[in-house]
Amino acid sequence: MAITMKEVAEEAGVATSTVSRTIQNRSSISNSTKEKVRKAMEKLGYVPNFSAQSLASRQTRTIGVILPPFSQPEKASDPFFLEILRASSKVCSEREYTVAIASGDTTKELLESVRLMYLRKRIDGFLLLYSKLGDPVSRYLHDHNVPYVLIGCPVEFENEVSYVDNDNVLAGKMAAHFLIEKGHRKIGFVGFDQQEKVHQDRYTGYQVAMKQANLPTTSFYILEQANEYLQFQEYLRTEKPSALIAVDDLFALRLMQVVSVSNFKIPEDISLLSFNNSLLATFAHPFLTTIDIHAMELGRQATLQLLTKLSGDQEPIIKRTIPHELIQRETVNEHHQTSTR
Amino acid sequence: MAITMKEVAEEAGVATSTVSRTIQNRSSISNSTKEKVRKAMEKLGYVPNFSAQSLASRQTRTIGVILPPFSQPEKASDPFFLEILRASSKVCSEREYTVAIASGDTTKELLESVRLMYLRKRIDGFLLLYSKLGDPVSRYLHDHNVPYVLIGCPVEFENEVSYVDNDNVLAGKMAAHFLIEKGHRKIGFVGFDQQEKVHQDRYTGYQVAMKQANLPTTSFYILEQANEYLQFQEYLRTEKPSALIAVDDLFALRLMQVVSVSNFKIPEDISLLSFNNSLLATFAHPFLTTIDIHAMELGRQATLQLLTKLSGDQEPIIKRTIPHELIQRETVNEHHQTSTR
DNA sequence: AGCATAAACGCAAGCGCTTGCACTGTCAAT
DNA sequence: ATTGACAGTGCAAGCGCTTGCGTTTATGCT
Repeated sequence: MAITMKEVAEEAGVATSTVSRTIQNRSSISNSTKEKVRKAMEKLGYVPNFSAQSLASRQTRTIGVILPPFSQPEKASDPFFLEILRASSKVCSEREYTVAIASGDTTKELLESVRLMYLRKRIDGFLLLYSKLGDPVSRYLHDHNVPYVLIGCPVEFENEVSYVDNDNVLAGKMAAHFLIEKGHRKIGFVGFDQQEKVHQDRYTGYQVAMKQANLPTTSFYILEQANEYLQFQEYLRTEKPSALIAVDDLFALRLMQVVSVSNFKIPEDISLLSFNNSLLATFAHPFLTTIDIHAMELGRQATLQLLTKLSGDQEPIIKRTIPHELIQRETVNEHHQTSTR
Repeated sequence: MAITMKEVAEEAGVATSTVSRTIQNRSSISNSTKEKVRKAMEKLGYVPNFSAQSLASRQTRTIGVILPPFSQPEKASDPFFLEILRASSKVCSEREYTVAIASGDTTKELLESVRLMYLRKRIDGFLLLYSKLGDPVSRYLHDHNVPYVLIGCPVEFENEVSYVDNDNVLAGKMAAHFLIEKGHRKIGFVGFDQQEKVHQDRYTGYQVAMKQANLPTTSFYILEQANEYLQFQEYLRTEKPSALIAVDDLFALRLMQVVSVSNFKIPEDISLLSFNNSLLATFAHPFLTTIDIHAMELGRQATLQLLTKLSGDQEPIIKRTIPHELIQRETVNEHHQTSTR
């Protein structure tokens, strides 16, 4: 069997309580004793037993990361989630925490899984990676006062949730601004899900910027089915936008293909700007110019926030905004006006 | 405080041991008593405390999923991992297990994280999602007899590891076969990492099939840097292959773009076949014809295998092969020969 | 020298569950 | 009726750690 605290205590000639307090580095143990105990631990190769610790201390040092229900598979393919997961996991292991994952095919399954994890005391708190109106999971967390922080923008209980997010409106604005500065006038915004807050926000920002620049055409397209593709191609042909803003990188990849098929070249004919700077951005050809939302940082901050929340000493609600940053690569060109102005 | 077993026992008028055995559904408890106990649990809303269970039973009912170290970021963007994670998580929650994630930026960090999880008895066993020659993590697992199963093809301790994988050689063969049947003669294979076992295997299969069909040109290209792109475009122009096999979907997306830029149309000029059928496949335009490797099933089977291994009663080593399946979508056309035959 | 005070540590009672073993009652076989 | 065999429960000793409180020893003050 593995080494226990008792054996360490004997080896060091102290009581188990002293060993325990040494591990927790309490000030009530003198440095000399701590040293003695640490030597003994070292010598015996002692590693504290996690279950025993949680049982006695009533905390699990484990957080649950809640992935969006699989019913929206497009989301599931987004590298975004893995990045968050990794960032969170990193912060956790630095602080001797563990991350467990909560996922489910349906909202119902997910809720059940979250509920059980919490009730069985497997988990101290959650990181919620999505936010949807009327979502029973966030409702549960909220109603039962489960500690959690949201990554993304809350659509319910806005004033009672801790969250970290980007300023997507600002990002959308920045995107449009950038293209306008580059000389573009006909700029289209392309997304695929009007329900999504992120899409809405980025679109709003885009609108604002266009309006400020007093730019005539504002366009908004959604692609999902075949006929929407055709409409979009039609738009490309008739309106001849010189630049496109795609709502995220993954979607931009698709868009690039559609544009190519319509015999336009990126960036020569059409510039393309997207969001996220996911790992896919340099996987595209040409490389995507994109607005980095610092997913890692989102994950990091959210996790930190959750951990301090769990440690007790903290103000109830914190809202944090992670800055974004434009990464210039290959898909945006200067546009030299022909007709306008 | 939460309800404990003791209270349930009182409510049901039995001893706590009886409650415990009821939960475990042991045959030594009569059905009538079980019923009584279950009613009491129901009434009080009892949920067993996980830490206490693990402490007493010496098992955590938690498995760790080991993600590849982040030093290979291309891998990290592959939706493959999330799919596995979800599949595993699903199996786990059905069996009241939990999945924790182990990841790290470097191999060293990863190893440390895995080691601690195991030593602190936070975890019963692992699912390893990558396999690399000389990898210290798999060496650790192996040397310390940690229960684990690998998803993918082992490159070390081949005969001492349980794993589940596809038959990638066969899949490669199938890919080539399919294209040959469709009338293609000039078929190129395109991958991006010769070190990867998966790439090698699929390539081998492709070679075999081509050789069998007595087909002249066998081509193999790698793209990573700009000049390799150019070489590839050169290849397209001079050799004019009628079909391409891409080593996976993500890579196929990139390829599609390169092909478009070279003014070839998919599938009219060049057919494209890839592997994985990841969620990206229908995110491409046109939709990818691809060989489904049933990632979910890989995750499922691997997890099941791990769980039975953990439950004790089982033969030491199991190797399982998950079948693949060709999914026809839009990127492969019939090829009508012009010169040959 | 005498006493309050604080610093450093040990005692022991849990935390909520599992499980080997002992115990009771029932019933068929002798 | 006596015994043996079992099915069905309860007892109580842990599992390995934390922590409130009590005890000891060193320190400061008058």
